[in-house]
Amino acid sequence: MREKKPAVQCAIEEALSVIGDRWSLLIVRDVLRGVNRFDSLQESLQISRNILTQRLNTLEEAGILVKIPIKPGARRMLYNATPKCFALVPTLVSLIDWSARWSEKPDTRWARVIDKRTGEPVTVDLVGNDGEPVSLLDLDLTY
Amino acid sequence: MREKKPAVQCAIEEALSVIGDRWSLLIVRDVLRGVNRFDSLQESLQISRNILTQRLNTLEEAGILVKIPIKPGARRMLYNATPKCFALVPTLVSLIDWSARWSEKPDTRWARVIDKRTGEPVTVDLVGNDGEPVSLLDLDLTY
DNA sequence: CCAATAAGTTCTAAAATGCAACTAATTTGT
DNA sequence: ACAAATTAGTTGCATTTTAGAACTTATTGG
Repeated sequence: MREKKPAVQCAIEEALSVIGDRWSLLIVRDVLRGVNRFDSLQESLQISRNILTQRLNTLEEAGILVKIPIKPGARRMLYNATPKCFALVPTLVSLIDWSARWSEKPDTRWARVIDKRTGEPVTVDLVGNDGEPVSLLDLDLTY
Repeated sequence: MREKKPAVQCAIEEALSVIGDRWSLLIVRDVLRGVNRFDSLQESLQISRNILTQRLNTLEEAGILVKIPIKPGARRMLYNATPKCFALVPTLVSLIDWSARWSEKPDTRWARVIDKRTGEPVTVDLVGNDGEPVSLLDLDLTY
């Protein structure tokens, strides 16, 4: 009997199957900035309550959020970020970079993620496995 | 008369309003790897043709793709990536990183974007304005 | 000049999303 | 302690998006 070879799959599809909808990344953003109650999320995002329920459940099942009672045994809940959630920060920053650079909206200041040590905005860089920056021209996107 | 102060807006929302659906980033991925005809995109993505039409138009209006005839005057079209499209590569790479690190699917090899100079996968790093890596702990996500 | 191809369009059906009102437990204020 | 307000949802229905398949129109290769 032959072992089944692990198929090469698209990690982008995989990611989008979890967070590729209109709300999930915004929920992640809000939870990371400390908006972690059902009602505050609903108000902040202006999302339908039933959809919010769905998305929170999906994100919890995916291990991106954990739901815990405000105090042991209570019914009031907190939605907290897991390490897997924090791991989405580079994605969020890359989107912020992209909008700040390419969006055509005059008279708008885009909110940035800030490096507390310097007070300056953080960005995102492509790097090789030596940690050195890599140019777009050096990429093989064949995929 | 007072000048209207530029409002601080969320760049993540802005980005997601363009590419925050289940298909757009996959279309971007495919175009970047050279899949740039209507039918090949449809076949590659298994997307409904009418939806593909919509998405391609949206992406073109957003300046992410340009549609040009295969030769001058022809009706056969090519969808090509603009610089604004290439600027999404860090986002794609960040999603690939995230899946490769956090997705729980045994026996799958995730396709990576490769650094042609080394043959090794490219990743993405958070960097301060000095170009130095920044830790998640040093970020102000208040936003 | 015929058969195949490419790039859509046009229906209709199904799924996802939005909206408002409702529930049931739990805090809060007095 | 107890009434009023809050919280975290649920439920049912309307609207919007997406999917699927067949159809159209022009091009193109042999």
